[in-house]
Order: sequence, then C-alpha cells, then structure tokens
Amino acid sequence: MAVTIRDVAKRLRLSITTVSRALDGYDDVADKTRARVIRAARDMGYVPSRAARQLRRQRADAIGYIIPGRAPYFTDPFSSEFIAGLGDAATSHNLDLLISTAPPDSDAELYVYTRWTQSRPVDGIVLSRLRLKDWRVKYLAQNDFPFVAHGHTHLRLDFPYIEMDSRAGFAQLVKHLADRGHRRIAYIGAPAKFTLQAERFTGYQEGLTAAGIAFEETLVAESDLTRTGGYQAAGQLLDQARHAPAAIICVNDLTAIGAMRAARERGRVIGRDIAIAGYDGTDESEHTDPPLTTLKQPIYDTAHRLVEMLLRRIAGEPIADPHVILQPELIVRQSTAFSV
Amino acid sequence: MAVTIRDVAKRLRLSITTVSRALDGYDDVADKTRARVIRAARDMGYVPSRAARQLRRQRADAIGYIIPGRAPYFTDPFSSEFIAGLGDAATSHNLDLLISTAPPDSDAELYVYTRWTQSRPVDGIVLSRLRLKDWRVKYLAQNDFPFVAHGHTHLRLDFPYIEMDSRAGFAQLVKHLADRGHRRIAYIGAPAKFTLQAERFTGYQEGLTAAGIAFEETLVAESDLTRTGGYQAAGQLLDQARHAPAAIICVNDLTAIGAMRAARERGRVIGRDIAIAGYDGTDESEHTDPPLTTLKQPIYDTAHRLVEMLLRRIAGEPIADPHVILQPELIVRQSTAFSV
DNA sequence: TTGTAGGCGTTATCAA
DNA sequence: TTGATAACGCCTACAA
Repeated sequence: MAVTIRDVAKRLRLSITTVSRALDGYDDVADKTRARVIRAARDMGYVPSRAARQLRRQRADAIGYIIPGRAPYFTDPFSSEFIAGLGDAATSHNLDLLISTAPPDSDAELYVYTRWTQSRPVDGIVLSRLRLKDWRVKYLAQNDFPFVAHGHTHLRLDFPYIEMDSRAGFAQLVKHLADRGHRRIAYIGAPAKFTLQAERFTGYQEGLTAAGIAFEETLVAESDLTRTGGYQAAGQLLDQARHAPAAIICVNDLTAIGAMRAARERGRVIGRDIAIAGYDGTDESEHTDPPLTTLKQPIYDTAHRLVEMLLRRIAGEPIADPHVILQPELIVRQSTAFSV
Repeated sequence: MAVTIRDVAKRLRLSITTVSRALDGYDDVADKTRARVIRAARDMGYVPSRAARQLRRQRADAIGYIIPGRAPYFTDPFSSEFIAGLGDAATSHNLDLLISTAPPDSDAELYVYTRWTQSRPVDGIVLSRLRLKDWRVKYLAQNDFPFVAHGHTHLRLDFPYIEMDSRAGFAQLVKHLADRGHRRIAYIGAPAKFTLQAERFTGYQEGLTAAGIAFEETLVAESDLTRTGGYQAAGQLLDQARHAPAAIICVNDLTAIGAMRAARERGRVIGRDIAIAGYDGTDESEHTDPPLTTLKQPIYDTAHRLVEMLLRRIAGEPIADPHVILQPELIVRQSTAFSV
C-alpha cells in the first residue's frame, strides 16, 4: 500500500489535519511545521490519494473527451492533434484527461455520456464534431454539466464554443478557383447531420453564387470524412461522362487526399487537368503530390483554448468571450495553383 | 448533486447494502428485490460514484497511456491508432483511459509517471516507443507497478510486451529491393536511443549482408520519425552528388512520405527512378503518389491486446504468452514495384 | 434474504 | 497554531 497522510502525521507526531493543511498551503500553519511536513512528505514519497481527494472535494480534477467515431475514423489527424492539445493543456493545469470512444448517435455514446455525467470521473467535457441537433448538447445542458464545444449546433441553447468560420472559408475557396477560371467546381461533403457539413456546404453554395456560377446537383457527393470515402466519392464524380468536374473542393483534407488518388488513377494530372482542395491544414496536406491547397484551422491551439474555457465554466467563472469565431487561413498550394 | 446509492435505497425502503448487492449481481438477493432495485436505479439514473468506489475498492478501474512526444508534433498516425485501440479496449472492459503527454526523457515525463504511480489514478500503464535503456521500465518494475509495453528494451528486466519483428521485416524489405536489382539502398532512421531504431537498422544491415551488398555509411541518415524530418534527411541523401541512393528505406511511413516529397522535388519519379519504402502500414501509405510499399503492423489490434495483457497483470493472473512477437506484413506497392 | 456498522484517505468544520 | 471529528459514497464482514 502506498504511504498515506496518516503515516506522515504519525511519523511527525502531528495530526493529519495539520499535515493536510501544511501541504495545501493554508496560512494558519507555523512555518517551521510546514517545512517539517513538506520534507517528511517528500522523503516518504507521499502523494495524496486521488480517489479520496475526489470523494471528499467532490471534484475529479479531470476533463473528458470522447472521440466521435468508429475505429477507422480514429486515425483522423484532426482527432490526434485535438487530443494532443487537450492533453497538453490538461497537463499544464494539473488535470487528468479521460478519453473514450463512441460512434456518433450510438448506444455506446449514450452510455458513456451518461456514465460520465453521473459517475463523475470528470468535471467537464469537451465536445467536437457537433451535429445540428446534437443530443449531447441537449443532455449536458439539461443536466447542467459543464462542457465546451468545437463548433455549434442549431439548437436554441447557449454554451461556450470555439468555431471556425468555415462557411466563409469555403466561399473564399470557391472564389479562389473561380478567379482562376474554373466553373465546374464539385463538392464532396460529409453526412448532413454534422454542423461542419451544413456550414461548409453553404459556404460552397454562397461562393458559387458570388462567382455567378449555377449550382449543379450532379457536382455534389456525400462522403464520410475519410480518405477511402473521398476516393470513392471522387471516383463517382469523375466517372460521370458528361459532367466530370474540373475542380473538387473537399470537406476535409482526408477526403481530398482520397480524391487526389482517384483523379490520378484516372490519368488526371492534379494541378493541371484538375484542381483539388481540402480543409484542416493537416501536416499531411503539405506532403502530398502535389501539395494540397487547404483551409488551415489551428486545431492544437483551439483544443488548448477550449480547455481554458472549460475550466472557467467548471469554476463557475464568467467567460470573457464564450463564442469565439476564427477565420481559417487559405493556403494555396500547387493542387489548385493554375489557371484554365 | 448526482443521485447516490442512498437515494435509491431510501426510495425503495431498502438498506444500501441490499441495493449495492443487487446491483453487483450477488446471488443472495431475492429475484424480485433485484428486479425492483435495477428498475429504480435505471429510472433514477443512478451510477455509482467513481471516486467512492475507487477509494473503497482500492483500485481505479482505469489505465493510463502517456503519449511520447512533444507538442504539437505527436500527431503521429501511430499514436492515434494506438489510442483508438486502447480506448476501445478500455471501454469494452468498462475502464477509463487516462491520457497525458510528455516528451521522452523530460522532466514532465518523470513527473507524470511519478504522479501516476503514487497517486494511483490508474491501475496500470501502457508503454510505447521504448528506449534501449528505458528509465520508465526500470522505474515501474522497481515500484512493482503493473505495466505492459509495445516493444522491448535492452535492460535485464522481465515484463509483458508485444513487439513486431521489425528486424526481420527490414531484412525482408532489403531483400525485396535487392531482388529487383537495387544496390544503393539507403536507410533513414530515428535517434539511436529508441529500440525501434536499433531493431530496424540491424534488420537493414542484415538484409544488406544477406544480399551481398556492402554497408555504406553515407547511405544512412538519422531523422525524427516525422514527415518533415524525412523530407530533410532524404534531401541530404539525394543531394550527395556521387552517392545518391537508388532506393530509400525509411524507419516509418511518415519519414517515407517526407522522403517521397524530397525525391519528387528533385525530379525523381518514385517507382521508376527511385524506390522508397516505409514501415507501419498506416492508412496514409495507401493514398500516396505512388502508393507506398510498407511493412504493416497491426497497431489497433496490438493496443487492444496489450490492454488484455495489462488487465491480467493487474489482476495478478499469469499471462499465457507474455512476450508476443509478431511478423510485420510486407505490402509491396508501386513505390518499389519496378526492377532496375 | 436483508440490515448494521466500519472504514477506504481526504478535507472541512469547529473547538481547544 | 493545532487537533478531534464528521462526512464524502461505496463495499463488505458480520449479525439478524
């Protein structure tokens, strides 16, 4: 068994109260006593029991994140960078980060959220990849459980979030392509229930309108945010004999990377015969052939910042700016850097 | 405040003992009582408090993993797939997964491991990316703290692990290239302190010997397991006027992807002028241009299996096969599929 | 089959 | 400035 506060107290012939207070930095402890306590604690390798502390103080000093996806999804660079940001932020605030996994709108997802809010292994939760009518948001808000999110919903509920103005981003991307003479600009999106899809697709449409290009149903495909999904969707778009697109905008970089492969396999030279662009600005986009034009979002920093917001939320402190909207940065690379 | 066992008991006019036992499936509870308890618990949304349970049972029902890397560079697909496997396995065993981040051999790393072993928020730890003389292994073994690892060390300590026979894998890869007529086969590795580097580099050398090719110092470069690192290292190798390699074997896929870019930028056509291969078999390798030859390791499944081993370790049960060695699978794709 | 009671290791209240 | 004591919510010997 590990050494407990009682052991330290016994050795010093002090009460556990005093030891506890000395260690927690209360100022009603004699300096000399505190010094003795601190030394002894270090010598004996005493660290307070997490569980006991949690039970007594009724908080976990931990935050949680549930990776929204099924096994293949996880290898999404977005998730890993996001987790990295959460992990670092948590560590720097002396918090634990709890991770679980659950496919969106599955029983498993319901179960984890229920367990976490009831059993309270975490003080707050970070949400990502929101859905337009996200039951998680409803549920957490109803139960008054602290949470922050990456993105928003279409529910009439107020909560702190950070989101990218991907709508403007996609409009900008369309303009970029239209400026280079493209007219047949396709879009490969995600399932409609995701907020990100609603936003990006709307941005795409607005971009077309602004450029005076008519929207065409046949130039739109739905995919699942993965490379393979992008590969398949792009394949179908490209195989439409009369309607093959001259440019493809993808809902994220992974989709774009799949699309590039589909185009290559059909003998199209990307950055010459066809333009392809993505969204996220992942590391991978810089190393594709040719390098991929993308809208970069600061995933790591956003995660970091979300943790700060969540902590204020947990502490019940007001959040200066509870609805942060950031502009993605258009990074033009060779995959679209040509005119027709 | 969340609903406690006491609330459930009160509502049913039972003792908390009975409620506890009914819920935990003890067989000395009347079926009718159990049914009532279970219904009431569900209706009231009762979930046992994690902290109380931990304190009482003296275990955390959680396992921990510390991502070995520096922010924000650990968006390594290996890590994310590994975490996905750990997360899924943990969930399926009703465990929490704690994640932290710390650069190898940093103060932060020491601190996290100390805290986790003393404060016991986790019952066991999963280690990855081992070092030849890994202080973590020494530390955990000394403190008799349950752990399992992906890979081994050169320390004289016994612990359960799963590892890939990447040495044989790399030898096989060299043979594959030699069989196609390549002689000037370069190797881009990782820092020498990592076990994976020792293994893979040895495999490379053994492969050369077997193929009757002389080892050349100038064909070896050290990198940092990232795309950018691979890009730079490959650039240097390729710019050696008299010694430019005709094939490059990389310590992992990320490095290979960077190397591909470096080769392309120098006008080399991969899969015709030069062969490039990686290791890991990440999703990304399938979508590069051209698709990347690689040695595939089952990251997700390995993580899953490691959790099972760890659980036995924690329970003090014997592990049937504590030293699992798996063969990576050579996947030949276009990046090397040509003869000279 | 069900209930009583003690204690896991802390922190917080109150008294000395 | 320090100490005794009562929880926090749960599990489990033991008693009924």
